[in-house]
Amino acid sequence: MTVLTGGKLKLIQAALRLITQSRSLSSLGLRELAREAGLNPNTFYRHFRNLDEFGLQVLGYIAEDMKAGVRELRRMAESSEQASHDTVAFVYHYFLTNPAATTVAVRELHGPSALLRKALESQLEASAREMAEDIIDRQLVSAVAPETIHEISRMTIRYILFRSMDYIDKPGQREVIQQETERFINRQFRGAMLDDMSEEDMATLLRSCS
Amino acid sequence: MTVLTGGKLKLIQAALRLITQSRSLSSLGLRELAREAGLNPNTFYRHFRNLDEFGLQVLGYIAEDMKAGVRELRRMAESSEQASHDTVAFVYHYFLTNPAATTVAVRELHGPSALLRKALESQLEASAREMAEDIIDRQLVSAVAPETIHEISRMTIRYILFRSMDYIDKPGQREVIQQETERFINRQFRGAMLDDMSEEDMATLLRSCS
DNA sequence: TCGTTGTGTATACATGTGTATACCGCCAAT
DNA sequence: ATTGGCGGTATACACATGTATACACAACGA
Repeated sequence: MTVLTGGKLKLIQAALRLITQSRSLSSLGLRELAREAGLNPNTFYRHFRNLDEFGLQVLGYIAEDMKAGVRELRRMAESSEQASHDTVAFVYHYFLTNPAATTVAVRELHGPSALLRKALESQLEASAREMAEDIIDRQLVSAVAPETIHEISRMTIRYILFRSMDYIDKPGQREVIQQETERFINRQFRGAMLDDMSEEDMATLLRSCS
Repeated sequence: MTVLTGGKLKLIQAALRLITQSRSLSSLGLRELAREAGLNPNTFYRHFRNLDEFGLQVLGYIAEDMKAGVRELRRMAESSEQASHDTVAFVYHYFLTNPAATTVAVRELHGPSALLRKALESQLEASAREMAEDIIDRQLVSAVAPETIHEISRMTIRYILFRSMDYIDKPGQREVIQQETERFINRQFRGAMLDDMSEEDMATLLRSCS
């Protein structure tokens, strides 16, 4: 009956398929996986010790994809305003073409498994650091302290990740989500430029502007 | 064997207990619930048609709690700066004392059940609207357009909700999380005040500030 | 007083689950 | 040419799950 090989890959892809059809990684069953992959239940044990290990490997598989995406992303952005626009567009486009990976990331980031949560968090942390360093290196917002840039990067990464769920399954709102995201980022950085202003300073500033 | 009554409540509370011990609402089993509640599995059917209906009722139960919290919250805040500080402190404190409700909200907001997602989203939307109208009524940030205030409120509600998970189970970071949240809000609103400024305006503004 | 209704229980069944043991063919290295 | 491991399968077992049917008892209105 042996037709093709690569059972391990088949199982992982089966998981991604099931997850997009609204399931959660940690709730997948061994037999369910095998069924979806068209394999015998016990084949699972040839590749993974148990379901926890499987979850981690799926996460690893996804992390590879994401890292590739982030690396591509680094080859963009010129002016500050344009940078945020193009970057946001690119990121959402990426999420759109990797719905399974996106879904599992969002689900498990706050999911029941502490192991997966931790793994995902450090993955996000790494992405945020990369983003922040990129911004600093290119001096896109030189008026903001590096530590602050890191902080905002962390917030932004999370914000985009969550919004990407809506972006994926609400096609009618994609335009709006993208614009909101851009506003989010711009406000965050511009607000940060005024971090050490007092209330009164703000008031006088506003008066002078209008 | 009949000792006490209130089986329905017992089941719901059992669910909340299980969820805090790192499970997800949609992954709870009927027998598991009954076991935790100290009841016979079939008692479940006396109160709920199936697990989906159960999930919705749990959500309703939680929503009551949350609404009460929000209403209390409306009785606070004077000056803009103080308002954000006290409000943030209050909200996190609330989440801390209702960890089960918080956890289920975060988990299911991006969880596998479309039904629960929708229910939670409209719940959050309502809270965000309330927050925005409060800000507008009290003229806390009169320099920002109402529509923008609504937008920022939505973002903030979500931001706080997600951070509350870390707030709950990382006691050492509570101080930091609270401060970051305040910065988030302030930057968002202050950034919004500069929404219609061009890049060049920003540059000249910064020069005049320093 | 009887019947009804609401709440909880006991038993039972089909199905699904994780896992153990054993078997089989393929490929590569000795 | 034989051997051994690797990837895949088949069968089996103990247990958990959702659900159906039937029973028990208490409260209550007629």
